[in-house]
Amino acid sequence: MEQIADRLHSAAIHLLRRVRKRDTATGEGPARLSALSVLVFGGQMTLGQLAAAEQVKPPTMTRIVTGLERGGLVKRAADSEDARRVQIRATSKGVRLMQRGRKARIEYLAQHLEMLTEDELATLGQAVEILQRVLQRWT
Amino acid sequence: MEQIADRLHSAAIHLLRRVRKRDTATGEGPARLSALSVLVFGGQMTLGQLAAAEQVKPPTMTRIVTGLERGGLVKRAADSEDARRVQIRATSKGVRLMQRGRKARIEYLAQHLEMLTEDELATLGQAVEILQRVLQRWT
DNA sequence: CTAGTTAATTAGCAATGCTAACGAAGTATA
DNA sequence: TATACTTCGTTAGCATTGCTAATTAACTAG
Repeated sequence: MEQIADRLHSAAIHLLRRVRKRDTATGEGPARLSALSVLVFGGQMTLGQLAAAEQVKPPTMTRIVTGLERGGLVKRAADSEDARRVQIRATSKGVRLMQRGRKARIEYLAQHLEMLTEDELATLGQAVEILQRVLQRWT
Repeated sequence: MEQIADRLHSAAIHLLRRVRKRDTATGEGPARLSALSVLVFGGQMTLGQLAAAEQVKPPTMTRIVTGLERGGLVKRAADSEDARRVQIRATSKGVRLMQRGRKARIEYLAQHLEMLTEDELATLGQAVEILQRVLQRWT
């Protein structure tokens, strides 16, 4: 169990380090791409909600959103019910960039999974589903 | 294949985000802990080798090593064969901190893997090994 | 109406990634 | 041997991304 936990951690670190390089080809950093992804799939939300979804503090999200807005990828809009809140939504340009980046990332990853046999790929697929369940229940 | 790649990426991101908080309890950042881990398990090596192992450019590794050295966790030493090289090795303090942090992280992770059945855990273990092979051959 | 709470921002620190430019050391070649 | 090239690590300087503390604006309770 401990060995699996340790290796899992190490593998996750190194996998992401490699993928990150492909991601930066979009011209945006990982935090911005991840936040943008949440907005595209989750729809419009307040800055605070976005910060919570990304497990990040509000000041950090303020800066991420500012960067995305400067690139024309998201828009800030006033909340009609509570003037303290700021609604954030992805622009169509943001949606397009996100989908493009996602496609490139997936292709890159998939390309390196091609060395695997059918059985190995199936095992990996099952493991990912198991992991998703673990993460879902994780507080 | 693409779906597995996509989910694998997402799972890796969310797994690390959760573990990161436990890790920072050691007082060192993730890049330093990861480099230290390589040194503890791989033994003494040059700065360039360490940078390559961590998939990072030499200037970045210079700064990581400087930070670790300031904390007394690693030592720089001259290379007897090539004076351009700098050998880096973990100090006993570094080894201790790394093992302590590792223990905490693994326990934290393992605690969340306890919800799995024996079969699921075995699948996860196989998948991690498969992933390690993929990463090893990844250019 | 005043006091407290909440949402977002600003300011400022630290860690991590990069490229460009440099010096020191090793290697190869005329 | 002397000159030119290459390699290794560092320095300098930039951008991103995490944090806490303090501020401003707006809402809420008493």
